Amino acid sequence: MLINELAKKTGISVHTIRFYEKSGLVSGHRDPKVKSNNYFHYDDVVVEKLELIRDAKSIGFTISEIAQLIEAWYDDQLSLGEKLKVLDAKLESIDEKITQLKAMRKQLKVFRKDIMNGNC
Amino acid sequence: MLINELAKKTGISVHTIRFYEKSGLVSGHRDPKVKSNNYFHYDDVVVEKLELIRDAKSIGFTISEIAQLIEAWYDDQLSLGEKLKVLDAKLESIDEKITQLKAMRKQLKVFRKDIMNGNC
DNA sequence: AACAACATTAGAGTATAGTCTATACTTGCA
DNA sequence: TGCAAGTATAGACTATACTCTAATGTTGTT
Repeated sequence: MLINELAKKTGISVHTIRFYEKSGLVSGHRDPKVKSNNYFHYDDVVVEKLELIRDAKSIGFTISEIAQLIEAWYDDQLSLGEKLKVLDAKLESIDEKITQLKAMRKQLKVFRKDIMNGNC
Repeated sequence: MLINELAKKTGISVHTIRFYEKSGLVSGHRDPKVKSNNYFHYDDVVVEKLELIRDAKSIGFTISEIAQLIEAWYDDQLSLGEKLKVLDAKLESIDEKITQLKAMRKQLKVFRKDIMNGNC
């Protein structure tokens, strides 16, 4: 598929997809049979990657962290050990984030109780 | 205390504290008795606020979200209903983040299993 | 008095992550 | 064939959140 279809399928704008492509997160390929243009084509793996990018971004991962993750996920050059290392680091940082979020939730709930009692 | 002491106490740089002050998150006060300088003084509430800022930032809240939270927390002008509204919105977004993090953790664990089985 | 350390303000610079514009070429449909 | 819609590239612009520099004045210690 071409970039416009990819954008519609993922809900990510053409501009942003190009930005991700320049950042090395995804890549399209040209069709050597076609000589009249130099349009890029994108396959379903790119759709998957863009969905991963969206999910990972929403939980606060940066572009370069996501790049590592995608490398671990899709790069066959990377050894098993290297993949696990990236993966385990990300899992740990996720657990850390969850812990911090739970602490903040607790704090906000205490505060909520306080203002309910103090101001009513 | 003066800004340098505040910075040391919180681990947040003088520059960043000034940035937060310009952004309206914290504020120092001048001593009307002192005429020779215009140094700002900061009390323990500012320390508390800066700690809240650090915690809230680490879980992905933006400066303007944190500003809302601080307003709800410390501004007596705000009605109970308004405070609760801000607070409940933040609690909801925290729960949403936790849900997303858990989903990503699950996905990464599946992937971890896959590469353990597929590549060994 | 000298001088380092600290304070203030204004404004410049940086990093991240887009977002948009301009230019030029290609494709598909009336 | 005309022309709107799509594509590629380069580069400008924006927002957020700092981070640093310069200029200038104040304080505390020797």
